[in-house]
Amino acid sequence: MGRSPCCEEEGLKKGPWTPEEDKKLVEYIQNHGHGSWRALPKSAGLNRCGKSCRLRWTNYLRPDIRRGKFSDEEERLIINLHSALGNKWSAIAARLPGRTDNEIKNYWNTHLKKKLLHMGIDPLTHRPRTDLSLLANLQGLLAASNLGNLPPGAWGLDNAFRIHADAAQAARIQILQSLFQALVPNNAPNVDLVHLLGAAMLNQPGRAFPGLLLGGEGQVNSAVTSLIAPQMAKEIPLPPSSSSLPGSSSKNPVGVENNSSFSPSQMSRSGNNPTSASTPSAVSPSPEGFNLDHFQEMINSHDGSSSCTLEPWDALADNESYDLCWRDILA
DNA sequence: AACGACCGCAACCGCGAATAA
DNA sequence: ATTATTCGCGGTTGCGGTCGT
Repeated sequence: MGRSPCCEEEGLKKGPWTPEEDKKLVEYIQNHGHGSWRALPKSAGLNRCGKSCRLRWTNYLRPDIRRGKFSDEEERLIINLHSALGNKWSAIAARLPGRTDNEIKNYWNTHLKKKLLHMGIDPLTHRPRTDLSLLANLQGLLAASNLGNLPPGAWGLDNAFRIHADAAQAARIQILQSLFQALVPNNAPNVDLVHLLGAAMLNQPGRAFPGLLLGGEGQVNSAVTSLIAPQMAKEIPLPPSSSSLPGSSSKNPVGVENNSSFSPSQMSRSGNNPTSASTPSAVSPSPEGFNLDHFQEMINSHDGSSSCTLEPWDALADNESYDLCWRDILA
């Protein structure tokens, strides 16, 4: 289709706007409205193309534009909207009064993208980064988590990012879960390895957590999260126990009951599907916690032939109830 | 103080969609 | 139905400011 002629072809001015030009444009639009952008420059006495005028007005001169630093709430909203809409900047801007798509786009590219990357989240997909370097760090992550010695300030994030940091933790759990699922032959569709892993590591009963969607109930065993993010668990008041939350008991995944535990030694691939560990009471607690060597062994022995079944990450990344639930917790 | 690297932001470019003729 | 025109969006660029050496 036809394209508007390039400003250069018509010898029109390009580049930064002067205060005089701004004044002309503002006065004209205040008096006449913008009407046809193409016709505007001539009527307003501007040696610019209509496109340039429109951009200047919508991104800078419009009276309802809100300038200044993005608030935590705005950041949180942008991240959530981006996870749902992708790079639909105009659609995102429509949900942030006074902010322009250009401003949001710039802010995303210069700030938010980097922050998410730093937290191990792929800003494109809002899923955990699964590149080799991240996986290579898993052992270190787990070791640090077991000792509760995450680097100082690692959790000193503002609330908006804390929510996503929680998601990042959940993401790491998801990686673990995926790895285990990949390692287990004849993978049963509803095996909840997160719960098993959590029980194994903490010997802690399953507890509701607004994060990973398990069994369609939006529940996750926070024991895992508590372990992987001990600092976070200390800082944030615990949600109600799973038994008090709807759907938590009847839908509790296989192998996890109150006071249950699951020894890492059971997590081998020698035909030992964790589903079969349905009598956890018979298993003695694992005082030494999660066995890193064993876990490493399992990763090393994975030949890549089996497939992973991922929990619905999208639902987590842009899940309103997840967000609201955390807002309640943080309030 | 000088220089280069990096960062943030405003503005531009090119494309597709919407609308008008 | 087709073609021309305009608009709006998303990606990219380039410039000025800041920071580090």
